[in-house]
Amino acid sequence: MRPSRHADPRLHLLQAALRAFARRGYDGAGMRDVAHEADVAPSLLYHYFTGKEALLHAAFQHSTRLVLEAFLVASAVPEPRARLGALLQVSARLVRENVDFWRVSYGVRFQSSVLDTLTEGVAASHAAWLANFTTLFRDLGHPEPEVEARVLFGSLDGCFQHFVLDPEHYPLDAVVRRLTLDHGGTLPTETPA
Amino acid sequence: MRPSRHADPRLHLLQAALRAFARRGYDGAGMRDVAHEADVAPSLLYHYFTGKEALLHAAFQHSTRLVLEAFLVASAVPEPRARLGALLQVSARLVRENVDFWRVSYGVRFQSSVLDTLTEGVAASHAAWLANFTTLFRDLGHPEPEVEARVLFGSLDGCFQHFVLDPEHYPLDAVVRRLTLDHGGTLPTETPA
Amino acid sequence: MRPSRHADPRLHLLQAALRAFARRGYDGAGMRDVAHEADVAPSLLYHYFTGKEALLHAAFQHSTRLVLEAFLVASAVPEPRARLGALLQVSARLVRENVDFWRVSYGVRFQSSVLDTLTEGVAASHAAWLANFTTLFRDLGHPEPEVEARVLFGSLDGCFQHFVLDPEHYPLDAVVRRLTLDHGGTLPTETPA
Amino acid sequence: MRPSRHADPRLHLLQAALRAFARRGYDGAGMRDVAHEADVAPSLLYHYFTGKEALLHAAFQHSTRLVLEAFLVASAVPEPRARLGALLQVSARLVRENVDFWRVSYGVRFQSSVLDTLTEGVAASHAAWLANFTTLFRDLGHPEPEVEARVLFGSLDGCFQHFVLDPEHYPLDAVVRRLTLDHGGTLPTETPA
DNA sequence: AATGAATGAGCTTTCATTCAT
DNA sequence: CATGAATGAAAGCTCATTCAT
Repeated sequence: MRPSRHADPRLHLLQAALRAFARRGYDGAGMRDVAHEADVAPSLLYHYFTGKEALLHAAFQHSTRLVLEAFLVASAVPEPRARLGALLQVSARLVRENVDFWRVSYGVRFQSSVLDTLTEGVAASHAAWLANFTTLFRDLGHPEPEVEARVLFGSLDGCFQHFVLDPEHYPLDAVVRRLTLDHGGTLPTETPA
Repeated sequence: MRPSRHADPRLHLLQAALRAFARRGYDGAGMRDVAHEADVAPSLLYHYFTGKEALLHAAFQHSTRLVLEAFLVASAVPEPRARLGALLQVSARLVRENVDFWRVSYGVRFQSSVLDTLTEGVAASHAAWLANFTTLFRDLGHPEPEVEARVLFGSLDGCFQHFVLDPEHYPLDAVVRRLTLDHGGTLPTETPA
Repeated sequence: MRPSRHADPRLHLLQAALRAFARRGYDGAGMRDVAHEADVAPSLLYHYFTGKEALLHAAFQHSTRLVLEAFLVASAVPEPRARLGALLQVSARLVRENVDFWRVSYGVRFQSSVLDTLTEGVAASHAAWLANFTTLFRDLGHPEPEVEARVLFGSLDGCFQHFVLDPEHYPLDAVVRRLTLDHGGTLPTETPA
Repeated sequence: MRPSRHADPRLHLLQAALRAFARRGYDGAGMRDVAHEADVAPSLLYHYFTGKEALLHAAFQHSTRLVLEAFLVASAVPEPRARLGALLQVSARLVRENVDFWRVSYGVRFQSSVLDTLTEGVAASHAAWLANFTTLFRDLGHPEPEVEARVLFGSLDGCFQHFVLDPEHYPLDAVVRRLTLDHGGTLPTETPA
């Protein structure tokens, strides 16, 4: 009746790693912390992952996939104004549901030691956002679609970061609503439960 | 004619520390890196600072003072729309002139190990920005001055961060101009050289 | 057939620590010396002990227990003169069998940096000796039992110290015999093998 | 009117060193501590002494000379029983008046790192004591003069050490009186002021 | 006589990692 | 699958010491 301690041990470790990295930063958290967070011995981590960096990569890959999938849906909305609203709403949900991942993500941005290996993915993601928004603003007939895209991307990033720093008190919904309207989007109608 | 190796050794070390921390992150950069950056022996750092954390603190304090002084001027502009424009313009200049400090600042946000000791200053600074903007938007008769303040603060923070990540290519001026106008500010007239 | 390098690794390290501290003093001996003495890597010490001071504590605790147990037997002798003889004989045996511990103990007495944390145990031990002897001399009807106790305690301590400084040549048995008789004790009969 | 900070700067430093070494042990006290105790900059110490070890040597030499001079007087008493009394009385006075020196002396005994260079002096001193006492007990017709000498020397050393560990409370006079009588000496008559 | 700047060697300790079991 | 024993490298830091002034 106790075939193993966890249904999916690998996933369990990934989540623990995300929590540990979120709490103390990637450099600041040690394998010990991760192991402790997962309630296993440090050496077990090496059974599932090549090393610390591999752990980070795996955690990123896992979370990134979740994020991208959710985005594809929102990106598919045909009408530009509604699409903008949908994108922002989905983003907010993702951040709220993956605070740890977002924290790690933001923290790792400024540690080039590790970023080098992640650069591709992150840069690609950034570029995708920008391209997405640029297209959108061009569709809306905006005079400077690229600048506007940069502004919106930066704004989102900044506000999400502030949210992630204090999820309890930050008025994320109000802020996202405002951003949506400011940039010409339409608010998605409430999905009645 | 060479009374000491550097005119102000303490300042020299502080700047080196800022560079090193900016490049590899606070946790990622070792005292050795800092010392190497300053071209001195690591032990000399302990002649001027109690330890690594004290070094960070001192660097922060030094840079923070520079920043605050510059802000006081911009905050003094009486007319709200012009004040907003001035604040954003000054911010942009400060970021551009202190990229290292900003990088460290952003990187350290997510390393609670160290942030604990810095929290006071950072939190106070955040609060000051928010209060500043809130007042401003209230003066402008904005319906939700607090939300708008959060949005502007987040937007600035995010865009500055993007700039700091790639100072060579980021269109900082255009973005700041857009943000200024979007939030009801007026662009400061060019100071002719 | 070699389940681990040592049967009881912790004990092995404790003994090595005692040897190293005995040879160069607590401050003088580095963790490196201890590790070298135990023929392990320095980092292994931290697997078993929190740090250098904890190592000293553990070694003390281990040896102290051995000593106290042996004393309880001798203290139980009912007749005072025989008890005195037994106590001194046992003490001598303990010193001879734990020269390292005694050396460390004597050396550490004058390093208040470390003594602070050891004070309780040492002070208690001193007090116990004194109380023990005082009672004994009172039983023997000595006019100044407390002074006599101090004298005997000091004498023992001093002679043991001289022995420990040169175990090869010091006539410990003769000295202890003399001390026993001088203070009114009776020599224990030789235990025939 | 202020030709120099201290009448004899060298002596001032020696005393400071003795205090520092007495407080934290030779290994435990750093040149910084010594300098701080003397209220000078560490580098000044090197103006008067070659290094740390030289400082210890000089301090020892200085104190040793004081001690030896005092002993010569007591050793000159012709009658053996009175000589014993005089020696013990003088010893007690010396210990009381040079607690710091004695503490350092006792502490250094178990730090062979430094003892090597001091060995000669200390060993010679030990031998002198022993020879002194042996002669004395032979003069008194003692059956085992060498053992008795060892006992007395050890007793003195131990009791002095206990005194030095707690000068405030230790009944040094009573103990020395007892030791004098126990070993067949006569108490010196009080020197009326 | 006296100091502060500066250093190299070494200290205690932590970390990521390996391996036998 | 899971662990504890064990390690080499490097971290932050201290120390005795030198030197120009």
